[in-house]
Amino acid sequence: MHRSCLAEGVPTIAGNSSISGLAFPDWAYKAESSPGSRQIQLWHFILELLQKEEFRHVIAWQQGEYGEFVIKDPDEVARLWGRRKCKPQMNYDKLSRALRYYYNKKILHKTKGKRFTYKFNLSKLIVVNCPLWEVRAMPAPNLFRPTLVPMGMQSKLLHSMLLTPWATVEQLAGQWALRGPPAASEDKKGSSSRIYPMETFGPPR
DNA sequence: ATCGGAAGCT
DNA sequence: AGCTTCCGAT
Repeated sequence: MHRSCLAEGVPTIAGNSSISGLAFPDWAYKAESSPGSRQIQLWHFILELLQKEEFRHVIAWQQGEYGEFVIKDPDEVARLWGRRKCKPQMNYDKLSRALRYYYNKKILHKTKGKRFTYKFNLSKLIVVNCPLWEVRAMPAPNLFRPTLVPMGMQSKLLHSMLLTPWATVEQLAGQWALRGPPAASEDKKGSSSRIYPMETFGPPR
């Protein structure tokens, strides 16, 4: 019931897409404890900005290192974040504290020595936050092959999200091939999350 | 600028 | 849980 705070100039970009710029798909917003009141996560927002050319003067991918980005205008990024979260008093000091909490979560880390430069942790990000193309209500007596996964928009969104500098299909696949897919918790909540979408990115072989 | 503890908020 | 706010230390 409490959708927009600064309803004036802010055309509710959150939620589902429909805008050319595309917001994030459902899986990007962790359901968390309260289903229904899903809020935008900071790293989603960062990704959102990074993917739009109109913000390239504010925040942009760093060429060379995959997943590395530079905040060119910290004040502006903070302002935008504050607007999205309805926190007018947001500033880079506070925003960066939130980013620092990502260090332990392995979502981000700092690129030491480079000012305002951070780097996403690909493996954690991809595996933990997207690939729950959960097989809801699926008896699955036999192992289903990860090859199919009949999704349309989701893979497309994910792909466009990952299209930017970093992470090619080969790199992801390579990482997972070497280390193996990160341990799937067998009997956690009874949900099986050992489907990994790597096949969905590359051309079907 | 960057870090991380501590307390507070939802 | 995921920040937001504040702040002393490096």
